[in-house]
Amino acid sequence: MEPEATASPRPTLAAVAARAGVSVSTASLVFSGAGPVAVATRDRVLAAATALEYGGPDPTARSLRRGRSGVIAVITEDRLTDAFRDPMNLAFLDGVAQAFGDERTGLLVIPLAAESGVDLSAPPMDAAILLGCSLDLSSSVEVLRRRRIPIVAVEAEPFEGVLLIDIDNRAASRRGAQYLFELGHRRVATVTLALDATRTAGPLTLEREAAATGNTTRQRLAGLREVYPEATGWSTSGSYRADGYAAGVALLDRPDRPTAIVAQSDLLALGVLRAAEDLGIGVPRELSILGFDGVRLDEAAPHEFTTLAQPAVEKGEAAAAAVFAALAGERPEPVLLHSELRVGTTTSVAPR
Amino acid sequence: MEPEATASPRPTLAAVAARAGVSVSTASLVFSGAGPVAVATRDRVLAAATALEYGGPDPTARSLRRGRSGVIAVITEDRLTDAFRDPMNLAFLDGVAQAFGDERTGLLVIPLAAESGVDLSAPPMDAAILLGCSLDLSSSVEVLRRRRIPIVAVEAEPFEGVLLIDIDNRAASRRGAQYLFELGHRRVATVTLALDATRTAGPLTLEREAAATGNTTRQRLAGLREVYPEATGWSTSGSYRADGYAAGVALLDRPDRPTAIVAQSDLLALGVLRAAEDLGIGVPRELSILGFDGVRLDEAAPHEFTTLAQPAVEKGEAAAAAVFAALAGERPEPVLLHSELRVGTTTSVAPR
DNA sequence: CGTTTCGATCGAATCGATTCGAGTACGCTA
DNA sequence: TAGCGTACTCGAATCGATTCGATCGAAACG
Repeated sequence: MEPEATASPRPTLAAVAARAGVSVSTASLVFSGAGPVAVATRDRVLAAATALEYGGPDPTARSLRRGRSGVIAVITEDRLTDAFRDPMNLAFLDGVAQAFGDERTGLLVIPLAAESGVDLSAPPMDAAILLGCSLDLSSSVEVLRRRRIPIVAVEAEPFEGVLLIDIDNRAASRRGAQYLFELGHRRVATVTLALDATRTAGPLTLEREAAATGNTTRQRLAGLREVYPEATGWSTSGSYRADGYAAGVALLDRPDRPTAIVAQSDLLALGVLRAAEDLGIGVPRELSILGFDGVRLDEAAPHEFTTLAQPAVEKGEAAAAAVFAALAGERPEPVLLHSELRVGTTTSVAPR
Repeated sequence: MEPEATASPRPTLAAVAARAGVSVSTASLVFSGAGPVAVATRDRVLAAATALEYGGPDPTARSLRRGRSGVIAVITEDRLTDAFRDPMNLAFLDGVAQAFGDERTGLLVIPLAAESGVDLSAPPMDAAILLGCSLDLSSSVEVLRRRRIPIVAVEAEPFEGVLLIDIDNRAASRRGAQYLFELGHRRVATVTLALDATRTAGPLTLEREAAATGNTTRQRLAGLREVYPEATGWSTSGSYRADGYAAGVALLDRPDRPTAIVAQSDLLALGVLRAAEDLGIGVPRELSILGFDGVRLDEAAPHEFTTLAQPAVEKGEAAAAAVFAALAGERPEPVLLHSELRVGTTTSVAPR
């Protein structure tokens, strides 16, 4: 049996140091780069490391000593498929990853699906970013807070001890509604994102609206209500084209149909557009559609949605920046980003 | 100044034990659940923990002692936006997450973009899953191997020390091509995924094809070649509708256009379909389109692609199962999953 | 030539838990 | 009453590094 064939447990820094004939502390200096080490010594240590196939200092041990794991958690409320099907969330994540840049930081993705039984006290993390979390902020946050790690929440309700990265959802929604109003629309309906964790689709009632827990959904609804207090609506189970389609049919296939529909996402707007097409309703001549988010959907071609474009990547960068600031011991300020009304081809003056 | 207002560093198990008047080992037993503890003692410890706002044992310290971090890394070659825009990858991830189930395991997502300078030796992980990685397997794998952790690769080339979770890409592709052949098609072109990390789009030449490093791309191409050695083609920069559209135009807008196109993904197929529509080419009467993956794209309606459906979620589950087996000390076997030819409405007999 | 300074190296403490073997007290059986 | 098992608790070693302060020799300075 060859010596190389024996099951080799991970060699330790001590083993490398011994083989190189130096102390553990010196060997450590070679790998961490802190402190002066003679070139000859460094080479000997590295040679020993190569010989032993040493893979570098154990990340866990290093983390313990340094008090940093190099991991930032992104906590979503949905299953990954749902969370990442939304282009906004993906763009956000890329913003985060991009802001990490050279920092040696990993992204721990934790889907906090209801009843999934994940334990936020177990995984290693230096900070947490809550993405699209609404319902049980309190319990999750409590666990994280006890861990004494910085918590950043995106588009969530204000919560003590949680740094907010927010978008002007309400104001943007109002601006969009205002735009429709100025175009002469008086009969307006809305297609909302999920109202709560149950994600029940159906007509919007006062009770359901009042009981809504989804923060983004509520904010956008509130902005609309400032202009159209009486607007009817339909809530969906998620930001998908098919949900938008179903909502569109429900709202449009009736005599007293609205002249404009405010969809809470561009994907929903796309579904509404298709529903209108199938029902033979001309867009934007007979029906104006306002989207949300500012995803560029080439599937909508030849249309381009009038939409409220939000800086999703910046949102991610802001979140990452806040995390780093907090880890550096600073007290970062909450961030409020702004959406922009981008006028496309799906809105026009109201039909008489 | 209130005592609560003082900056409170994370309390340790020792602090809790001291306050409860027990030894550290006993306190540890309370939290880890191993070993018998008197009810009265347990309550005292928990009370002390609550009083100090102790958030449970430090994950890093626990990891060091236990030799497990509870983190599985998923390493992708692209930026996250690109990697997760592919529905197959998302489904895969969900399969992984689902297989984790109750195991207290987190998913560390590492985008290994070229030149991104991520260091695979730094982040904590118990095992690694390589997803859609092709080019520098060797260097990445070397780093991971030195860490003595199990490595699982999905749809990659065989590599020593790497457990393969594979799909019968080549055979499936051949089957699809065979199907087209039986329908009478003789002039066939293909739209491929990215050939290599440069992701250059353009006509498929012998040189480019020979130099291709993308494993999935190559396998699917090879299967096609077994039936249509002379097929022309166009390589894209990624699995997007727009790329498929561009390829479609390039291949179809010419007198000697093919009677069938094999797209290496359903999204590419969708682009080709749109291109055909815009060029006034009837599908499937004048042009048959074969997709790949088996994503159900309702945007294709009223069409449903003839496609090679692959079990993406199962792929994720298989990868997770392999990881757990390896961590349990077993020697898991490589897995080969099978695609299924699903006949839709985009293929028919070749035009005369 | 004595003293200071700096570079290189090392020993030992430390990070915060887990775990094993040992010790104690108590109740039960013979 | 001696012997023994059980239930509970504790001390100490350990996981694999980092880092502070001390040491030592050699070069630089006055």
